[in-house]
Order: sequence, then structure tokens, then C-alpha cells
Amino acid sequence: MQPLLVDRLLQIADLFQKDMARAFEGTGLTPARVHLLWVLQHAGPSTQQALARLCEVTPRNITGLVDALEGSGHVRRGPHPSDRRAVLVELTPEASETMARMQEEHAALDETLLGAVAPEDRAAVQRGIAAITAHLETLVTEAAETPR
Amino acid sequence: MQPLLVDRLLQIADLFQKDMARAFEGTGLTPARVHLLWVLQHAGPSTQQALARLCEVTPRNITGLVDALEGSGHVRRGPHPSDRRAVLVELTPEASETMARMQEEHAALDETLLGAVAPEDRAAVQRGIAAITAHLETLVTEAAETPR
DNA sequence: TATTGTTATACTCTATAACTATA
DNA sequence: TATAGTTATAGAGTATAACAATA
Repeated sequence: MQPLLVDRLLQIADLFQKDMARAFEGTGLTPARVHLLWVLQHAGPSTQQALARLCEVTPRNITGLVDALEGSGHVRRGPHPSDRRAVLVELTPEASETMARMQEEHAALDETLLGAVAPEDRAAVQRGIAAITAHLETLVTEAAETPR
Repeated sequence: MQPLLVDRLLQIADLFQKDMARAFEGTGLTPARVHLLWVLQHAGPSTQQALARLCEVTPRNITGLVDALEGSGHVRRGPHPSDRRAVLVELTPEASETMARMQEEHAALDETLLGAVAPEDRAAVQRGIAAITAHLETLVTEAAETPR
């Protein structure tokens, strides 16, 4: 009997995690900090409230992550142009370059993985994974909305 | 342009995590503790050293997790029959039942997700995900063995 | 009155190093 | 001398609650 699809997907998740941990080993960056940089790379300069929403984490937590990343020179805190309560967090030029490089490696890994799939299966795999993602997202969203 | 396969897989990983968090909400169990129970369910009674290897975590860490799970009545520490230094950790009957139930839900989720894939794509998806898992595992293992 | 960020506090997961009891 | 588990210590990530400044 074939292993469950879910088990394979969980194994893939675990392997991704190890891969990323290795990629940032020695840089002083941790998974949570990399995630925040990733979000900043996509969203551009953002308030800490916005980052908290995007990272699905409390604002207090963002304070700590931004403190650390500011200390290591990856982000800067700047004033918000119209709201003196808020700060705008943005990537430093160096971090921005690092993230761009990461994005390229990301795309390269994608090609490599797709290359491991038999050519005649590729379209079906793309469709299938999209369907699984959509279905799982529906399940989780519905569960989250159930008052319990 | 279609989103990267890697992004979908990362999203799936994130959704699984949320799904599991929700499943154990209110039980006092945490992801690391559930993982240990899962390992015990598959491996049977084990020494803490063995659990440390299987969870890929330090023995010290296992001490803490087992302490917590013993306190909540999920596992028992028993003597090792031939080595008085070691302890054997095993699931309590109640936890064993909980894990069996979880395993069923796991299989049910698998069917649901596979059901979301078009019937004519299913075989290709199974093959493709197996190929991706194998390839990724090779990549990560090789990277881990590189002395750096 | 509501929102933004921070201070205060606490818990979980993780790691390394030193120690005890056994092998 | 090596192994199994624990004590001691430390750091990261997370959360809630209370508070200051601003809207």
C-alpha cells in the first residue's frame, strides 16, 4: 500500500523547513525573522500593525522581531508620513538584495522540483496541487469560522 | 503566470499546521507534544534516546516533553528491562485511543484531498508528489552532508 | 473612544554544558 | 571510557494585559 498523500506533503513541509534553515545558517537569521523579511519584500514598507496581520502574529511579537532585525541591520524603522503613532518598517538595501537573491533560488528550486516529475505528468500535478490547496484552504477557513 | 509549485506546497504546509493546531485546541497539547505522541504511536515504547533521534531533537528536550506529557496523563515512564540507566516511555491507554482516532482522521483527510483532484489526474499527482518528495529528500540530505 | 506601539510577564520549544548513575 | 537521563542556564517565538501617545 502506498503512503498517504498527506504524509508525503507533511514530509515535503519538513524538508522545506530544513532546506531553509540550512540556507540561513550562520547569518544570524531565524525562521520567524526570515518570514518577516519575506513579507516586507512582498508588501513594501509597512506599519507594524500591518505586519502583524500579514504574519498572523500579535503586534507585540512584531516589536521583538523588528527590534532584532533593526539590530542586525536588515530593516529600518521610519516615521509614518501621516500618522505620528505609527512607524514604517522597510528593508535596508542590503537586506533587499538578499531577499531578491532568495527569490531567485526559490524559482530555481521550483524548476528543479518540477523537473523531477515525468514530463507527461507535469500538467496534472500542477492542476492537482492547485486543487488540493484550494480545497484545504476552504476546509481550514470554514473550521476557523465555526464558533466551536 | 501560475504561482510557483513551491509556494503552493508551502501554503499547504501552513494550512496543515493550522488544521492540526485547531484539532488540539483546548486539549493542552502543543505541536511538539503531539509530534512526540505520534512518534510513540508508530514506534511503540521507546527510550528517550530513541525518541530524541526520531524527533531530531536533543535528549534534554525530550525530558521536558515527556515531563509535560506525563503530567497530563498522556504517557508513562517505565523501567527498561535490561538497562537500569534507561526508561521506556509509552502511551497511556487513553492517549493511545486519541492517537488511533487521529490516525483515522488523517486517512479521512487524505481521501478528501485526493477527492478534490480530477479523477484522471490522480495517478499522475500521486506519482508526481512521490517524485518531488524523493528529489527534495536527496537535495536536503546531500546539503546536510556537505562539510560546508 | 479607538488605534499604534511598547513595557511587563509568562509559557513553550529549543540548545549547550556539566553532572549522576549505570554499562 | 561511554551512554542514559537530568539539572542548570540561556535564547527565540509566542501570547495576554496594561499603558502611553496619538487619532
